[in-house]
Amino acid sequence: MINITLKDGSVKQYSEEASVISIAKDISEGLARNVISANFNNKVVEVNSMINEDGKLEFYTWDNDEGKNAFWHSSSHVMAQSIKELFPGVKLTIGPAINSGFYYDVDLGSHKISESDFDKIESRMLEICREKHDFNLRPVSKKEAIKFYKEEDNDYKLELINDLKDGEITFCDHSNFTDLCKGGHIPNTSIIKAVKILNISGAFWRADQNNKQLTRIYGISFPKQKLLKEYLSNIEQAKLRDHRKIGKYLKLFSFSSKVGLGLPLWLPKGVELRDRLEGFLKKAQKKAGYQMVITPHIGNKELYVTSGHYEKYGDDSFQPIKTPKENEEFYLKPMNCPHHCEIYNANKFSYKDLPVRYAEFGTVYRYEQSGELHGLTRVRGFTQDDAHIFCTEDQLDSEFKNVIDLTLHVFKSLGLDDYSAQISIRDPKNMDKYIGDVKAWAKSEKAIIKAVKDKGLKYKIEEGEAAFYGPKLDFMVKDALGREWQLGTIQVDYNLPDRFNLTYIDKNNDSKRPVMIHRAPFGSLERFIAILLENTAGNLPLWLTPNQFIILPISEKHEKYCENVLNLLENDEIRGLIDNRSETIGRKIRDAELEKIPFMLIIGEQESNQNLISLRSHGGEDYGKMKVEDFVKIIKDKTKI
RNA sequence: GCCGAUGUAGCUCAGCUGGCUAGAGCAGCUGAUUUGUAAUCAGCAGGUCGUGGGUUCGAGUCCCUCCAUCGGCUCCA
Repeated sequence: MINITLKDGSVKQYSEEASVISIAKDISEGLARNVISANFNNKVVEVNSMINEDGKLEFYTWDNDEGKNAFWHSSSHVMAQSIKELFPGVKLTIGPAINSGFYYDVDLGSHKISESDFDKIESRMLEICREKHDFNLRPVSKKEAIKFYKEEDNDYKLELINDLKDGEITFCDHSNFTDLCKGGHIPNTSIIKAVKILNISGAFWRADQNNKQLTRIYGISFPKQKLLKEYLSNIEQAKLRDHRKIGKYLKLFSFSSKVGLGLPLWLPKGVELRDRLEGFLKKAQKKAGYQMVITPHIGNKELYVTSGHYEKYGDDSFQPIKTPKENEEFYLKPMNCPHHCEIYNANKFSYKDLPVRYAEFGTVYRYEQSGELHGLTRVRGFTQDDAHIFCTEDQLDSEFKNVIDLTLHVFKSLGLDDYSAQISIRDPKNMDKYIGDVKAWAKSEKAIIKAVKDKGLKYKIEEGEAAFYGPKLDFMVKDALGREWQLGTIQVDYNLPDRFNLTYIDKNNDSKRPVMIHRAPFGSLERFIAILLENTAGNLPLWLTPNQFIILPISEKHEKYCENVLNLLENDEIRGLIDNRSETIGRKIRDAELEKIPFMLIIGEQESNQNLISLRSHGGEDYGKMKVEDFVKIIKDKTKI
């Protein structure tokens, strides 16, 4: 007798082995139609898999991430098959499902592929799908696997097989196509009803730029044509929220190739926005015991040799600034930490003075590779809301937690709820990428993980994402197209204090090393503003937006009264302007809507006679007539942060 | 830096297979209009068709170079 426990806790009993699909059928026909993959005892199984022991079974449908994963993974097999047919001799490498869709990396050999080939690939894929081929996973011995790919002359697959253990290798067949694959498929190709090849790009074999560059072909597929249409239109919608578009339209910032790539020019409205963000954080930091410092935009080469940045990034930085003095070299400041270390070193500290917290809105310059530049999210000159905390080891935990609180306060105040916490640690296989001793690293990593756990944050750990001097906690937020960007960051560092010979005097009059926390809740103002614009579609929080209201006189007869209203509001430090153009009220409303101004004060005959305003919010909500004071109250109420 | 795509007015775009002085809408300027909840009307101005080269009787259109932008890869102190 086999006992199968379902997700809801109920148990189904079978006297002999049963397939996943037959169990689904026993539950309901609907489920059987929709199930595309399953999980048995924490292992992904397929719909056709046979179950012959007790365990927990969970069904996956299109509505689960796991179901989509199986769907897209299977689709990538189908895409690989059609590419192989259309471009004979291509070598397949890997083809996983991703967040939305899937890709396959192929070595095209002498073939060329471009967007004009997409139609062919899609048509052939759909043909294969309609032919309703089953996906069959089968175990193969390592010897067999190697023989198969030797015949195919595919070194990539051979390399992959080489890393696998004999006995754990499986192939997946469908139609006349076979691929090395660890499983997790849909039952057959026919449930794929819509496919779209999205784009192609170069991708390095095994993500190493010293390796051969392969061609990566991205696609997406759906069980219904309608879902594909929705997906494509969602992407079009998301593109409208691109911060580069919004920033241009709202006149916040621009770029000029004459000034230089990746060097943003901040326009007056953008500066207002930055100032307000800075002011907000300065206030919060003051409360949290930070002191502001200012350091120059350049630093002597020695400074970065000491910090280790020179060795790590020297060649890839903006190249040194020479002086009339021979052998004297300065670098544009690529980070603030070494400067802050030297500020620390300007004093002699007692344990009673710690923690010391130095904050600076420090503009830094990094020579990012041209292909990496991206609007305001990846630039060559940007301003970090940087601070460095120097504390004793005993203070590390509470200081770190305070920084987490500050960062979460910033995110919350700006309405960024959809973030994920990522703990970035060393890559154990690549230890020569990092400076400092192993013990200090272990301590830092432990300190971060403990603080994050104590705080109850949901987190994931990413190996190899640490900075070269220490591990970090990063707060990741998605842009309009779902790409993740690091905003806030908190780092623990035992190394720079060592390199800069930072000390404090402890209780016993001994000289001790402080620990250093690097932190930036925004990350950089540039990137933060970019993500904020994409997340809000340009409708910034009321307290932050350049103009909170606009007064729209119906005719110029009311200009005088409008000015009175404007004065009253300015006295209350509410920001806005009057639209005096000789346009219709409809036009003025439309333009105010497009400029995303939160409130419109419409003033005509009735309002000026009764000493009132008519209030309309962005998006069209009508608040009716009211006194100016009442509007002030509304604004004050809504701008509490 | 690498792979692929794109580049026409401030913005969004049209310009078919190469053929007369390169078009439209919006924005801008000028004038008229003084308006009641998402575009008042008219006129004017605006472009070395990303750059440099080539093919051709003739290039916005075809080819090459470079530059920039977009989507990825790699990188991200």
